Amino acid sequence: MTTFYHEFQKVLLSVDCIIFGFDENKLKILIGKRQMDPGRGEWSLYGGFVRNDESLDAAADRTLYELTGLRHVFMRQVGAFGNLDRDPGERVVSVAYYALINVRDYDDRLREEHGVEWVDIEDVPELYSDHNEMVRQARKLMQRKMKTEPVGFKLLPDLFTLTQLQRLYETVSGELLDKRNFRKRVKEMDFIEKTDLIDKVTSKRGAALFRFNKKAYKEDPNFKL
Amino acid sequence: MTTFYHEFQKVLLSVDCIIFGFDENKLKILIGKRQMDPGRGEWSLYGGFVRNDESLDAAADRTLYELTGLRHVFMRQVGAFGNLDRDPGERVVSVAYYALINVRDYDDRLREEHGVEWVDIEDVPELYSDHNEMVRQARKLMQRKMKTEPVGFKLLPDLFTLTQLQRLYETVSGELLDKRNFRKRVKEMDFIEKTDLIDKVTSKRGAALFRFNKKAYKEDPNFKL
DNA sequence: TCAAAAGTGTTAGATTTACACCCATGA
DNA sequence: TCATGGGTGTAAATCTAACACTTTTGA
Repeated sequence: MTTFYHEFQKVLLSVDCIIFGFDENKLKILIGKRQMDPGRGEWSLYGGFVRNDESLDAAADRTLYELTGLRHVFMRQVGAFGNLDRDPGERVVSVAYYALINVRDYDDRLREEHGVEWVDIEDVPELYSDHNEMVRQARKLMQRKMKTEPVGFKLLPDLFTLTQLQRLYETVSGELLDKRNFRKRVKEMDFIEKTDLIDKVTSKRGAALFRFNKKAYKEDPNFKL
Repeated sequence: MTTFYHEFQKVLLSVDCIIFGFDENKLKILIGKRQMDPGRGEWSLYGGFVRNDESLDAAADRTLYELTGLRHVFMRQVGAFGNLDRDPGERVVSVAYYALINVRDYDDRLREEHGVEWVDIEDVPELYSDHNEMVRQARKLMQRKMKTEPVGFKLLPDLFTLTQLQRLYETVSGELLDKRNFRKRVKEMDFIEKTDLIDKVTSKRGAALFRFNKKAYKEDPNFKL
């Protein structure tokens, strides 16, 4: 292969994943103690280096798969982080991605094997390098995305109650929502379908279970929550 | 310096700039014919390689400075572009940045020396590699930013008329605005100050010139257009 | 029987949109 | 004198936000 840019310097490229989950009415992310130098033992996002035979998106997918065993997960790029001093080892530029998963899809045994934990986004400790900044930006992007596109369902089981959905939106946006107004808006979105199944776990009376109909959404994408 | 990550592959990193200007009621960007192989002669964004002694942001600033001689320009990262086939030469990952400048600040002679031209965003030709996609994303981010933060002024002279401002917002958003409603909203933003200067160039009657007061904005940042 | 969550409509207030005419001036 | 762009207020319509009680059932 011809080399065109031989006079220019190359850098190490990594990806770091901000993996969001929703559990116990809390928005959480996965972090673990760093298992390599430099920074061994510090809290950190899960990441990996980009190979020369994969795109950035593919590197992010692979990294997430290594950690969770999950494929076809909703992921979006947060951005590239390239301050000179960001890695105490040598220069590494990192591209952050956020992912939305249903915590139930991530096997707890596998999680423990990788030494990562779900921590409340409100209680994230000081992280390695610039990872706190990555989390901040990821959270902001994710908040904005959730307002305008129906991606919140990726954080919930396939079947969910309206109260679960409301709690999710309240937690992510950080403000309490009016139950009646919330349900009114849900009712206007035909792609949030009521099933005839009843959830009897979280309430005595039982609550109707709903599901997100992706196909119906594509036909009439008028999301607003 | 200790090398920690010796076993991992490095990649070439570049930055590409989407430089927006507003002139003749058109939103424009700077593009030029590529002057190096591969892709010599194709229309392209202006870019450069990231050095090992500068951050990504610094590389973007430097690249913009090389082209325009301007410093302290409003720039924001668009994102990292890392498809395997994006550069026909060898693998290059590029981080795109968009910038907002006042076209009058860019000396036309200097512009010609660099062989770049202002082209209407609506008439951008096919560009080298994935540059059209970068432009698309940059435009979207810039549109969103302009709705919620007072960055549009960076595309205008220090003194501007309300009609100029309205045309700018119409062009960027792609929809016509009602003159009275527009002015009503401007009036509510105290940081858009009326001066006692009159522009007699664009109208016979003369139009009041306004300026953006950054300090006043910081004290009461209630921007909405 | 009572605690706990599910479910359901209406109204006031705020925001947004639509709309038309007179003014000043240079050509 | 007339063509051009500058400048101004009101009212209808839409959207948003506030609000309280009844139902079901497991413990």
